[in-house]
Amino acid sequence: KEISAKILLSEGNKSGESNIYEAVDLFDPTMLASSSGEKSPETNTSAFSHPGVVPGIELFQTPGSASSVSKKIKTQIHCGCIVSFHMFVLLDAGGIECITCTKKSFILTPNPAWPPPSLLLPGLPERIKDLSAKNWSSIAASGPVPWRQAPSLFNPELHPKMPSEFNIPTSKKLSDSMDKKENLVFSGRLMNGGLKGDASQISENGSKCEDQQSPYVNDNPHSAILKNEPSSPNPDLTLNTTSKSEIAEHSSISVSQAQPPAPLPAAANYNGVDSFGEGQAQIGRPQDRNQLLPRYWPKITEQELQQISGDSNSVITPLFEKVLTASDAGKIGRLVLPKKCAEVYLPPISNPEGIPLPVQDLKGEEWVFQFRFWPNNNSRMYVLEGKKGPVNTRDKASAHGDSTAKKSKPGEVTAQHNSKRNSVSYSPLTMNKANLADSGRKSNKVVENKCDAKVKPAAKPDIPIKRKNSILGSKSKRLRIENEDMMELKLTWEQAQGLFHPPPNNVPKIVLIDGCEIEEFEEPPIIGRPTIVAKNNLGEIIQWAQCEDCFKWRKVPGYAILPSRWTCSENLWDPKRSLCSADQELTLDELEDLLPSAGAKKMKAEKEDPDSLEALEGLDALANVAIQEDGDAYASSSLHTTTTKHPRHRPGCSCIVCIQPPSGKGHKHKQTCTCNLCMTVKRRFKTLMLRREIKQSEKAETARQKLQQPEQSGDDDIQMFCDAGNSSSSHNLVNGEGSNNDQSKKKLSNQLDLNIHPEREEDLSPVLNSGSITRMIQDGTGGPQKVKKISRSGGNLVVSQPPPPEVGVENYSTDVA
DNA sequence: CTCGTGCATGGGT
DNA sequence: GACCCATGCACGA
Repeated sequence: KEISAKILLSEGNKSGESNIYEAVDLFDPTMLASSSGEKSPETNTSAFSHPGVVPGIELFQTPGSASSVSKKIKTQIHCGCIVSFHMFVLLDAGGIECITCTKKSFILTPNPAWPPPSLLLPGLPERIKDLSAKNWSSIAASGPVPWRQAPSLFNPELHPKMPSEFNIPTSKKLSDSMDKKENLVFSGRLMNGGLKGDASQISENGSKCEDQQSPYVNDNPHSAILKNEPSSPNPDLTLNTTSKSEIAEHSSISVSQAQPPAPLPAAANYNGVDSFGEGQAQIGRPQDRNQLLPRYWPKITEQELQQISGDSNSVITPLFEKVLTASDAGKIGRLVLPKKCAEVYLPPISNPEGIPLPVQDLKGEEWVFQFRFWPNNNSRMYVLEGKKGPVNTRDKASAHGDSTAKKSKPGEVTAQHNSKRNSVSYSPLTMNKANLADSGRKSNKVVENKCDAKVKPAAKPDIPIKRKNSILGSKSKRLRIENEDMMELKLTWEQAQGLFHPPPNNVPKIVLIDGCEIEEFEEPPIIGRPTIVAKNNLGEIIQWAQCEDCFKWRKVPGYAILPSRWTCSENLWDPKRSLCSADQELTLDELEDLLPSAGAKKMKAEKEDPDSLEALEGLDALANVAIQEDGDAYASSSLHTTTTKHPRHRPGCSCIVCIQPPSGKGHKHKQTCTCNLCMTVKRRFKTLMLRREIKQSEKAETARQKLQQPEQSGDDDIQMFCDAGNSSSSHNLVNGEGSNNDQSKKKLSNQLDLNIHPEREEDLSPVLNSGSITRMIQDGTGGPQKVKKISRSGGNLVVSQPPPPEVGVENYSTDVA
C-alpha cells in the first residue's frame, strides 16, 4: 500500500546551461496508506505490496525559477483580461487566454483535430474533454503554478495523440493494455496519494478505488468543470457518463490515458528555455513527446509537480515516466530506460560506458547514476546504473514507514511484502480478474523471487503463483538440449575423454565411490592423441597410434604422450616406420581385435550371439536413455555421463557412471542382465532404433538418389571419416588400411553410411554424427575441396559417407573441436 | 559463495 | 518481421 517508489527526475535549469536531473521521490507512506484506504503505514511495511502498485520514474525538466516566470506572465493577455499566470491557457492556434474566456470559447470552437464526439463523452465539447480534470484543475488551481502547467491545450503536437487515447478499447486491446495501464493507474494513484482522487483509480477496479474517487466522478463532472471550481481535484471527465461499474468493465485504459494527468507543453520547454509567455515560438525539441509511446508519457499530476518543485525555485518539466519493472526495482541497481526516452531526453552518449548523471531526490539528496547503454541486437539498451542506493533507500522507507534512509535488506522487505500480499492483496478471485493479478504479480515479481529464495516457508504465498520464468518455463529454452544434442554432447564428451592423458609423472589417487574405483589426478590432464593401449608379446604396455596423414597404425611405447596431431614422421621409437610409406604392422584383423569399438565388437557379436548384441546396444543406449529420461537432471547426467567423478551416484541410479564402470573394468550390468533397468533400456532402445531406422531409410533413399547423380559418383574428392564411437550403427566400418585396401573399399562401397543428409551438415544422423570429434582437414590443393572428417573414439576409426562438396568446409577448424 | 557486469534471449509490441 | 526491453545467465572479481 505504501510504496510507489516513484523517482522523478528533473532535467536542466532555466538557462539550459547544464542539465541536472532531479530525482524526486514522491513516496510518502502516509499518503499512500490513506490513498489505498488501507491500514496504517506501520502495518503495511512492504515494498510494492499492493497489486498494481508499481513504482515508476518520471523525468522532468527544470527550466528555471517559477518566480521569474510568474513575473513575465502576469500581464495583459490576448483576451484582455489580466490574470495570474496560473489562470490562463495557451491556445492551440496560438496565443493565450484567461481561463474564463477560454471556457466560453471551448464551447464555441471545438478542435477539429480531435476525435469525433462519438468517441468522447457525449455532451461535452471535445476540448473540454481534453482538458482533463487535472488539466483543468491545474489551470484553475490557485497558488503558484509553474508555467508548464499551461497544459497540452496549447501544444498542438500533443493533440494528434489524443484521439487514440480516447478510443474505447476493444476487448483485446483493453485486456492487453490493462495490466500496464493499471500500473500507470496505480502508480498515478499512489503518486496522488492522499492528494485527490484520480479518475484512473477507478479504472483498476471499481471497488478498489471507491474510497478515493473524486466526488466528480459520481457527481456531475460537467458542472464541476463548468463551475470552474478551483479546488476541483482531478475530476475525470471521461468517467462521468458511465456508471462506475461500466467504467471498470471496459474503459479503464482510456480513462487513465485519456487525460494525461500532467499534459506537457513538451515542445516548448524541453530545451530548458523559459518559453513562458512566448507561446510556441520556442520549441526546443519538437519531436519530443510524440516520439514516445504513450506509456512513457508523464502521468504525474500537477499537485505532485507542485510538491516536487516545492519551495525550490525550479520549475519541473516532466519528460517521461516509466513504471518500474521488477528488474528495475531489483537489487541489481539497474534501471532500463526506454530507448526513445533516453535518446530524446538524455544526453547523447556514444560510449557504452556512458556518462555520470547527477540526480537529486526529493529530499535534495544527490545521487549519481551512470547513464549508459548496452549494445543489443544492432541497437542499444539504455540503462541507469548505480541506482541501488536510492532504490534500496526507498525499499527501506517503504518497508518500515520510515523515511530515514537506511540500506535495506531485500529479504526483509520481501518477507513483509509477501505476507502482506497474502493477507490482503491476493485472493483467487482477485487474481482471476482481468489482468489485475498480472499487474500485481509483475510489480511483485522480483520480491517474490527473493522470497522464494530467502524467506522462511511460512512466508510463501498460499496461492502458488506459477513463476513465469521458472526453470521449466519458457525461459529455460536455452537450457534445453534436444535429445539428439544430448546424445551428441554425451558422446562427444566421451570421445573427449579419450583425448585426455593423465599428466606425466603423476600418480593418481584412487578413490572408491560405491565400489567404483576412480582415479583422481592432482594435475589437469594433457590433451593428446588418443591411442589404443595394448600389450606386446613381452607383456609390455604399448600404444597403437594412428598417423594423421596416412592413417596407418604405429606402435609407440606405453609412456608416450602424443600430440593431438601426430604423424609417422614423429614416430621416434620405430625409425623403420617413421614414414607414411612404410607398411602397417598390424593386419586388419588384428586391428579389429584391438579396436574396442562398438562396431568391431558388434560385428563379432552379431555372428555369435544376437541376443548379446542387443544387450550391448542396450547398454550403449543406456546412457542416452538415461539422459533422455532424466529430464530434470539431464544437465548433471550429461555432464557426468562419462566422467569418473560422480559423487552422487548410488545403486540403482541409471546414470552412466552406474552403468558403465570406469576404465573399462567391465559392465556393472552384464549384457545378459535382465534387471528392470536393463530390460527397460532394451525395450526403449528398440523403439529408439526403430524410429531411427525409419528416419535413416528415408534419408538413405534421398542420399541414394543423390549418389546416383553422375557428378557425385565421379567426384569423390571428399572423404569423411567419422567415428560412430560406441554407437550401434551397423553401417560403419573399420577402416584399418586406408583407401588402398581392397577389402575396405569393398566394404566401403557396400556399407556406406547413408545417414547423412547430403544437403545439410546438421542433418547428420545422431548415430553417426554424435560422439564424433571431427576433424575437417581442408586440402590445400585448391579445386574441389577435399575434406576428411576424421574422428575417433577409443581407437575406433570409421568411414562414413562423403559429404557433398557444398559442405562449408572453410568453416571448420583443422584443430580438434 | 556472492556479487557485479555485460551480453543474450525471447516474449511482447 | 523488426524492434524493444525485461530478464536470464555466464563469467569474472
